[in-house]
Amino acid sequence: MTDVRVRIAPSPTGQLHLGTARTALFNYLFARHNGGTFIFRLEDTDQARSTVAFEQDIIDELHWLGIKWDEGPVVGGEAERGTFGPYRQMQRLPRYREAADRLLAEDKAYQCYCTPEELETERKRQEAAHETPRYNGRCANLTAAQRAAFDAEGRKPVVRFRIPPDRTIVFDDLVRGRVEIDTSALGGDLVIMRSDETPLYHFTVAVDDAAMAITHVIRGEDHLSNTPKHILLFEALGSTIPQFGHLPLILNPDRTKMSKRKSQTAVADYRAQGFIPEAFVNYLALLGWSTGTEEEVLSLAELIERFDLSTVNKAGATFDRERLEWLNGQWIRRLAPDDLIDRLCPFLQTELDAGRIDWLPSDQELGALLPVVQERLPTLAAIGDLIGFLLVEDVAADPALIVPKRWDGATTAAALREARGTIARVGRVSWEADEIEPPLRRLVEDRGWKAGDLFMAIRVAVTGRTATPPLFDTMVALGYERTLARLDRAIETLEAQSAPSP
RNA sequence: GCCCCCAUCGUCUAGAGGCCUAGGACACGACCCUUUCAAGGUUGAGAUCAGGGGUUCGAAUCCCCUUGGGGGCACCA
Repeated sequence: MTDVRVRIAPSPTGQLHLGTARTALFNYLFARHNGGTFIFRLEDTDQARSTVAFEQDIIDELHWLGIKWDEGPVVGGEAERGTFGPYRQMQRLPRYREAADRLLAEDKAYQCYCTPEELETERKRQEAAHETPRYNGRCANLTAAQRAAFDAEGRKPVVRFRIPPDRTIVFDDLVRGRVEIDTSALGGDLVIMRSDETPLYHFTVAVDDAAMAITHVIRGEDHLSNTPKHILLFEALGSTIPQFGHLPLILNPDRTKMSKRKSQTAVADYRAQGFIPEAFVNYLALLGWSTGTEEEVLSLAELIERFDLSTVNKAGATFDRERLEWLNGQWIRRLAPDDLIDRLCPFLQTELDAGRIDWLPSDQELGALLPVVQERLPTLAAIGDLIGFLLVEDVAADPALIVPKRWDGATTAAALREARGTIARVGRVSWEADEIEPPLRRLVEDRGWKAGDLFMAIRVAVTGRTATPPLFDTMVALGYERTLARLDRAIETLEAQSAPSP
């Protein structure tokens, strides 16, 4: 095989989309597995919808995913890499113009003066007549005089590429096998240059893939039907036709192509919600592909090692957030403590900014908590819920939650008072989980209580919630004074409530 | 409407003619562990392999048809 050259060519008309990320990943895995080159090209010819903010988002999120390109444009301080540049289509305009002129000169393309209104009218007529919408070829054979007349009218022509009327285009798709499409299904001659002289997608993609010596075009299945247009263009340009591989689409729960309308599609949103790139990449790789073994938790390096385009599935795959969360938990549990602390910090900051906590823990405090916290985090963003009660001045425990089912308010208050005494006797100096637990268990035994009842009452009194990390570790983290203070407050509340009204 | 692609548990998938009375994972149920919640372990339920025809000694696997789903048909990408 000649040196593999693949690319991801997003257009900055929106945030990095899940589907684009998956396509980027598969291209990247394919390139790395085969020792090839992975190219990043920005398709920014849709000036009306492209923005620098979107461009930055795409770059940031690709970086976040760990997908690094070998060749690519100047972006945010990074110099251009590669010798096939520029890698930004708006900087390649002269090349498209030159290619279009060549096709024009060879009569493989022609100038079309039909106005958008005329085309629209024709399209409507065809629809009404239940005909396949296609360009009718009205300008296909204009004489020089006719063209001059249109020019004199001030009409600005587009350039149309001649699609041969009755040819069958055949190609061997790397994931789908042999595909045949008749040129009559292509909608007639194809506009390749707008009247404002900017090029259109199908044209730029062929010109650039040829110029950048792309060997394998790996993209979403939504481009399958467009592939004959590209093949025809490669031929007309006298370029080598790359191999194609069309990936199955990622689907909404209703099995339509995943869209912003129906699903969360921005990679940035998943990042903000506390997914980590290890899990995200792992999940994306498993949408439409598997190793063929029962291995599922795989690092980027392992994915590269095992990736095989020929075993990619053909059918679309529904995005399943629950499975992503499970994988995220798997990967969070595998993180080294210091690493996890670093990743948690921004999420704690978010909690602080939102006013859900009153201060940030030190790295040391957070580190001490990690053993009981790490396996309880489905996402990094769950940290606030998990330990927030440690980072606020006070918690207001709901008396209804403090009182166990078997007890009433007065009993609970009395039990907590005894427990408070026992805990206080442990003392600040020997304030460790295994110093607190035994005396409390003895108390439970002496009084004939259920350990669960007392512990739950203490838990709610001290944290304000029923689901927390292990109780004794929690009290240690809270500290001696705050634990006692919260117990006192809960006891007061309960007593005030169960006292007979005056 | 026309063209193309696809079809195994709810979901992601294994399966390249006999290893399949279809395996794994997520989610779900039960149990174990256990101070709650998780995590972990065990286990259960869950797919007549869309339907129908072939081919074959034998089909989830090959062929055809039907049905269903998706995608594409722009001076968007």
